[in-house]
Amino acid sequence: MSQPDPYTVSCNACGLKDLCLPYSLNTEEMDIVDSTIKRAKPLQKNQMLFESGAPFNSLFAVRSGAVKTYSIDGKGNEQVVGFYLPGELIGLDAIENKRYNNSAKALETSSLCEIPFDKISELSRTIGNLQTHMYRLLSKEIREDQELQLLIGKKTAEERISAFLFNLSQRYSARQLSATTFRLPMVRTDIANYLGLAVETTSRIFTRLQQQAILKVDGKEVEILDHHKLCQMAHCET
Amino acid sequence: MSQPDPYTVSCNACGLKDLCLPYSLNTEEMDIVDSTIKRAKPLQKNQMLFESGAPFNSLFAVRSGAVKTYSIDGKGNEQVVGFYLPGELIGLDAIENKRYNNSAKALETSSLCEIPFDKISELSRTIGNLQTHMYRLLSKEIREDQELQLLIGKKTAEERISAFLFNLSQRYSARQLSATTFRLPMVRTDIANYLGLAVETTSRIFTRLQQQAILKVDGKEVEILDHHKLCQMAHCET
DNA sequence: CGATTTGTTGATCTTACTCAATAATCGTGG
DNA sequence: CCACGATTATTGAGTAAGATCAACAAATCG
Repeated sequence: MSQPDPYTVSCNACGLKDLCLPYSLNTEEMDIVDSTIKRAKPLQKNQMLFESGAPFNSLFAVRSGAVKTYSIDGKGNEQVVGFYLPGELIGLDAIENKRYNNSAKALETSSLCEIPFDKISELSRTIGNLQTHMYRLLSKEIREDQELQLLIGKKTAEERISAFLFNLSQRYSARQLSATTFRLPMVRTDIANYLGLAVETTSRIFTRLQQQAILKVDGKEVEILDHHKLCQMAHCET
Repeated sequence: MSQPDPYTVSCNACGLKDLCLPYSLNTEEMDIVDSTIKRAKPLQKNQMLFESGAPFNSLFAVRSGAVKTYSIDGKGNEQVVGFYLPGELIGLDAIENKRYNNSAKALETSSLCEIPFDKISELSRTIGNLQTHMYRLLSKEIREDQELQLLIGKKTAEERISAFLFNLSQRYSARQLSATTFRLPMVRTDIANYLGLAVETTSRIFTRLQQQAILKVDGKEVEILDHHKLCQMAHCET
């Protein structure tokens, strides 16, 4: 027993394990943090979690379901900024502003934990590991956002879709869910929007990836038939 | 005297003021932090600050000059990730990994402050304001990265260049430099790369913006003739 | 001063967008 | 459960924005 798997460490309250990264909080520390987290807040499909511009008080951890964040541009167009799956943390971009910069909406029935930022901030003064933990979470988000920048700025439509699916697969698998078979929680429009593509392009590429026997797609159900080829398509380094 | 201007607060050591955001550290706290910051490290043009994959120990604040960060993709292409001007902080994406994810290179003769992350992290346990400060800096980076994602994913070449120049203008002006006349520290190729465009497109748009009397460009010297129009071009909300 | 890098402009080509039509799926109420 | 309308997905045809290729000009550097 060297390092415990951070995702299988049990926890008393909702979503705490969701905040874990390797080498993180110990059980005692988790208990303390646990007590500050407000329990699961269930959201129906299409219900708002918060609206852009609203005062920021809490981060939210997804326990189940899925959430998208988006903003509305000058011309009234929706711009999808991110998708959040179980175990992921929403609202890290709002700490500086003290306002949410985007709106957040449930893509399906979802349950969430509300984590009052003041309290986490306060606690992280005494629990050094928690502070380290928060720094890492924020840093990770920055790294991932930068990776997405490159994806959107430099890659073809095919590479973007492939990388997107590959990324989803990894995120599900990190939470002990199937890496090969899953249900897309978002509609095609959202995927296209997120990746800077037209819906039609997205649809065509789904079709093409199926023809190449890389995927099997049935509506929102996706099965990755050839992980290796998908990865090649995405030109990911792994 | 309500709130002191965070950028004009004097400080003993290099670059500390560069880390400031509104409502930040007081003088005493700054002195403490100051003492942990390693003094200016001068870099010649094209000198590396760090290489991608190197162990992360320090953040760097730009005191003067300019730095770009970039990675090299599978095909050996450079991918520009960010530009850092005086007062900006490099390396926030490396905290989680404990390795730099990108390489950083001076675009011109630059001086930097090295800020050992361990020490800042340690100090931020006792100086609550410093912790808050760090959270904000990280959060701000996330917000800005997300804005860039939208810029690159959803906007035309013209909008991207306009927004880029507008953004540079704002960053210079925030540091008491001219918002209308400045020298681009990076070559066209870097701008194009950063914005997900071809150099030729970038060049053509610089020309177009000049024809429309929005800019005056002479090599790297830029003069913004019509801030308002530039902003319209960028379709920025302000 | 010549060599190399960087910047500009033109012509052509390609990827992905737009528009349009149709099909499938979802959601709601009977 | 089915029928209905509304939303979402797919496919095709034509177009446009921006990439690529190529040539040359200007700036930078040793």
